[in-house]
Amino acid sequence: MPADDHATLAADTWRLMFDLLVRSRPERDAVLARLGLTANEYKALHSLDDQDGRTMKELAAEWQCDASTATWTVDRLQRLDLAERRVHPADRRARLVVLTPRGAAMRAELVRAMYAPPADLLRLDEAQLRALHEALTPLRHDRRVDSGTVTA
Amino acid sequence: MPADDHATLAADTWRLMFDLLVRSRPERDAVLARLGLTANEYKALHSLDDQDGRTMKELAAEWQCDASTATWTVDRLQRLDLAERRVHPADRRARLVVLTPRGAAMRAELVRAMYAPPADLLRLDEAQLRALHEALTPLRHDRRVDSGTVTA
DNA sequence: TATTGTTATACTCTATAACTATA
DNA sequence: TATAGTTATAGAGTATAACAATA
Repeated sequence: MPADDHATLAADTWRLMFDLLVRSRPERDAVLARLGLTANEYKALHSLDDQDGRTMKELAAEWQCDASTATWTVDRLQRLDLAERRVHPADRRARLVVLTPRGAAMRAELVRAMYAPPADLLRLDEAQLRALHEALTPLRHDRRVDSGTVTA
Repeated sequence: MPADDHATLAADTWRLMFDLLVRSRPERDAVLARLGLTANEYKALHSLDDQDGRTMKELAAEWQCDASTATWTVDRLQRLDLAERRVHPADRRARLVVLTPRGAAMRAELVRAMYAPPADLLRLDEAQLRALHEALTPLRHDRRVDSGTVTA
């Protein structure tokens, strides 16, 4: 295939990656359906932990939603017994939202399943996979640019 | 980095691709914001053309929504002067939804911009890009598996 | 009678504004 | 007075069910 200049080559390269992602989306949708969660509940669980907790203000910023929407979302997680509110030890106005044991287990399973490689990728043989892994390495990004965004 | 077996290597490879996609999502969000469209309007425009048109039934199936929701969506595209309904020549119950000239132009610009390679990818040099392109080639998929899904 | 599409209606998710309780 | 969070309320987007037109 002719891909003469840098821009054209980048466009076709991206198209291959993007198509794989789009094609594999039904696999991720199936994970959410199996666990009975919405994409937003996934995003919400993703930014919680069972240790320190996050304030409502932090969560609203991370989810890029209004404070009242964060209240609504946490209410729902709480009703599902996935998260709970605790009083902030240093500021009695604030809340610390933490995962329940059930929420922590759900989050672990979600992250595992949502990050699972799609069927198309698993079909590559060892050599193909190694070549791809190596070619992708320059794109590795250690720092978390926007931890709130967990969907594509 | 140790990536000993096939599954681990696939997992890390996928993580690199997926992270790039997640990281570049703000670029796609910015395209929609600039054009004043929602993600759903993008999806809707994506499955239309200015030639043959699609029936409401086909659109509801492709968008995986209720028929009444498809009605609502097409109403909005119509109010935005992006699409219009025509009577189906062979079945007077049915409608054919086609893009207006404005809609066709908008769709072309949208697809161009939404498929544009992200900044991180463009930063690769010629050799890196060629290696990545080659490594992705086994994943090329010509047929459209699920034309309704256009987001990752 | 069956099918295509719309309308009436309700439910979910989102935001804005007013409010409560702390700081 | 300012800030963290909730509540009251309204709008956007979704679905279900009843309906109209046509096959």
